[in-house]
Amino acid sequence: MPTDAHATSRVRPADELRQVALEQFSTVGFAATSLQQIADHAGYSKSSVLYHFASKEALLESAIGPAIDDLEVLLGDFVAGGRSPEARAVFIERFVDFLLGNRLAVHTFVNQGQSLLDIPVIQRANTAIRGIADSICADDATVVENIRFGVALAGAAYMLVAGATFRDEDHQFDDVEVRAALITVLSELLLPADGRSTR
Amino acid sequence: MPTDAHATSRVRPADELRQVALEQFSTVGFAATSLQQIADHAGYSKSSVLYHFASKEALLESAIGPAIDDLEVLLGDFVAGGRSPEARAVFIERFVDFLLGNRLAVHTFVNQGQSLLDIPVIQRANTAIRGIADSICADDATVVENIRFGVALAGAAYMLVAGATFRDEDHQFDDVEVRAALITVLSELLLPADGRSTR
DNA sequence: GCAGAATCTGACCGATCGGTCAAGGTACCT
DNA sequence: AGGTACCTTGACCGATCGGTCAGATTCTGC
Repeated sequence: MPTDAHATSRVRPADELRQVALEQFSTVGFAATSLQQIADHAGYSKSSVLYHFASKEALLESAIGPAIDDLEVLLGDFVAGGRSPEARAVFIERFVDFLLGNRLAVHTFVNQGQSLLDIPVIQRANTAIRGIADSICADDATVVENIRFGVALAGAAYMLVAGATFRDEDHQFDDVEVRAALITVLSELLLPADGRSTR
Repeated sequence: MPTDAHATSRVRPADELRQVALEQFSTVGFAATSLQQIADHAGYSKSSVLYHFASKEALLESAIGPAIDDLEVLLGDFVAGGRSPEARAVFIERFVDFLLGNRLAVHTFVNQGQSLLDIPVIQRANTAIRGIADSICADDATVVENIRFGVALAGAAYMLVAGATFRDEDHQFDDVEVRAALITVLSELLLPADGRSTR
C-alpha cells in the first residue's frame, strides 16, 4: 500500500532524508541519532534510508559534504587574496553568509568534529578550519590572537543554532539582523582596531 | 568505612568514575558514551559503575552538578552586585576562572545542553546560562548585544576543549596564558569600549 | 500491455545498549 | 568465629542499534 504521506511530494527522497538527517545530527548528535529516528521523521522506513545511502556514515557525508566544499572554496579564495584589512572584511562577510547558509552542517562538525575524527568528511572539515586559522593568524600570532580567532568562529557557529534555544518563541532573531550583528561582532574581533594589534 | 588515616590514600572509585565519565561525555558525547566504555577506561566492570551510580543519567548529574552549583553562585553574586563596568570586569575574571576550573563540565552542557533537555541538571544549567544572559544584556538590548554575548560565552567555552584539537601536540597553550587571553578577549567583547555602546 | 529499473518495506541478523540480580570477595567490628 | 557493610563482578534481560536481503510495489520507456 502506498503511503500518500509523501506520495504527492515532488521533493526528491534523498534530499528530504538529507535535510531530516542534518536536523537530527546537528541538534541531537550523530551518534545519538538512529536511522530509525531519521526514517520516522521523514516518513520512510529504515530500509528506505539505507537504500538511498549505503550507511549512516555515508548519509552524514552526503549531508555536510557540500558545506565543506563551500568552505574550501572560501578558504581558497582568501588564501589567494591578500591579508589586508579590506580582504579580511570581505572574508568575514562571506564567512557569515556561509554560516547562515549552512548553519546545520556547520553546527554539526563544529560541535562534533572532534568525536568523529575517523570519518573522512569530518577530517576534511577540520583541515579546512585549521587552514582558515593559519591564514588569519600568522605563525608568530600571540595566544590572544589565537583565542580571539577561536572565540569568534566557534561562538558565531554556536549562536546560529544553539543560541536559538535561549530565546523565547516570540523573540526569535531575524536572519537579516543576525547577519548584520555577526558581521559587526566578528569585525570587532578579527579586524585591526585602534590601539590593538592583530598579529 | 569513612576514615582511612593511611598516608597514601586511595582514590575514591566514585570520583575516578566521575572524572572518566566527564572526559568521555565532553569529548565523545553523552549519548555516544556507553557505560561499558566508561568502565573500561576506569578499569572497572560495567556493574561496578552502576553500583556507584544508579543510572547513566545519575552519573552525568553527579559529574556536572558541582559545576552548575558554582555557576549559580557566580550568577547570584553578579545579580546581587551592580552592573557597572567594574562589576562586569570582576565577573569576567571569575567567569574565566570558572571555565578553566570546570572546562569539561562546561563543554558538556554547552555543546549538548539542547539535546539533553529532559535531564534535570541540564535544565538547571540552561536556566543559569539564560540568567547570566539576562543580567548582562538588558531587556532592551540590541541584537548585536545578544550576539556579542553569545559569541563570547560559547566561543570561550569551545576554545577550552575543542580548540585544543586544532593545536599541534607541542604547541599547546599554557593555562596561565589562556586565562589572560580569555580575559582580554571577553573584556573586549563585553565591556563598554570607546565609540561603542554595550546596551 | 509489458519488461525492467527504481523504490519501498518487513523480516531478520549479530552486536551492543542501559539496567537487574545474586553470588562472592574483602576489611573491620565484636 | 561470625557479622556486616562495602565493593566488584559475570550472567542475564528486553530493547535497540546499524545493516542485509528478498520480495512487493511503483514508475518509466517501449
